[in-house]
Amino acid sequence: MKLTSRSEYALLALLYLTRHGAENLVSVDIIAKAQDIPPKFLEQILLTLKRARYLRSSKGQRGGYALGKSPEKINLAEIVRLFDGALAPTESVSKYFFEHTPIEKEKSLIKVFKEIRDYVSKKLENTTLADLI
Amino acid sequence: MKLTSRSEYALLALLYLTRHGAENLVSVDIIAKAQDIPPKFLEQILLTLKRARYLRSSKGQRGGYALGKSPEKINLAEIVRLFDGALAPTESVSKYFFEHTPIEKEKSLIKVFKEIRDYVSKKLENTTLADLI
DNA sequence: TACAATATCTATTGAAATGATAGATAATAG
DNA sequence: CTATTATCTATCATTTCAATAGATATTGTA
Repeated sequence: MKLTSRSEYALLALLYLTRHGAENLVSVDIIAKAQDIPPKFLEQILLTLKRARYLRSSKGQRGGYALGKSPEKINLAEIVRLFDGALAPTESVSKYFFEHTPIEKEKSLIKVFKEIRDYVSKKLENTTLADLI
Repeated sequence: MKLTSRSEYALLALLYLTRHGAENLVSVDIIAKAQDIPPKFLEQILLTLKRARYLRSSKGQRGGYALGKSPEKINLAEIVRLFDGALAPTESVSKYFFEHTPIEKEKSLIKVFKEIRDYVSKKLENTTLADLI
């Protein structure tokens, strides 16, 4: 699991919106400036988060984005998976994103990487936005 | 940390050579066939491993590659770092490959990712080739 | 009603990483 | 001498990644 900028920006935006409360709509540009994110890039990211129901939004004047569910119900694993796919170090040990990879037949290696996958998954699944503010 | 093919192939080759003993030189083509790796690609990988002293080699007839040190002294972290860089999920929490990344200022996030880095590093540092055969 | 402010959507770009191949040279065993 | 092997450098094709561009749709408010 190596975070892309997309994932990092998504987490930053979510933290910002968590701090600003679920009622207050905040525009892309405000978030972009506050967290130093390229605004058009952030736009795409927020749209993805909105489509996945982590955010709600409203157009027009006084429009913007806000959390779509309570911060206790949004964990880091979901967000990272949404943008970057598997949390596992190799997809042959991934639950949600399984694919064949060269080391597949080496059972002893697989075991090590599964333990890493399990640790990372649990860690990120058990950490919510609410834990971070 | 997401393993590339390079890393996976390197680990496969090392395991193969571990099983074949430090005395026996094995040619690239033999290893490539045994582990199903594109031979010219494997060639590059073995050369990198040799330059980093994990392998020794000899040219000419009956030449080939063998482990350059005992399998207890080669751990997985070294190999993955050699080919893929940081084990940490983001370089702003990497010890050996530090770089600035967007989430840097969010202390609570940094803490989570450092814990992941520590787990992964320790796990891979404490697993040697000898543990895997 | 008009306009300004906002989200929405799709396409495109440029750069870097990745996976792999090509082809030449050097050394060694038999 | 010759076949076999490692060594080295360059190149290629594809994909991923980060970011930008430009158009449309919706909404509040003056």
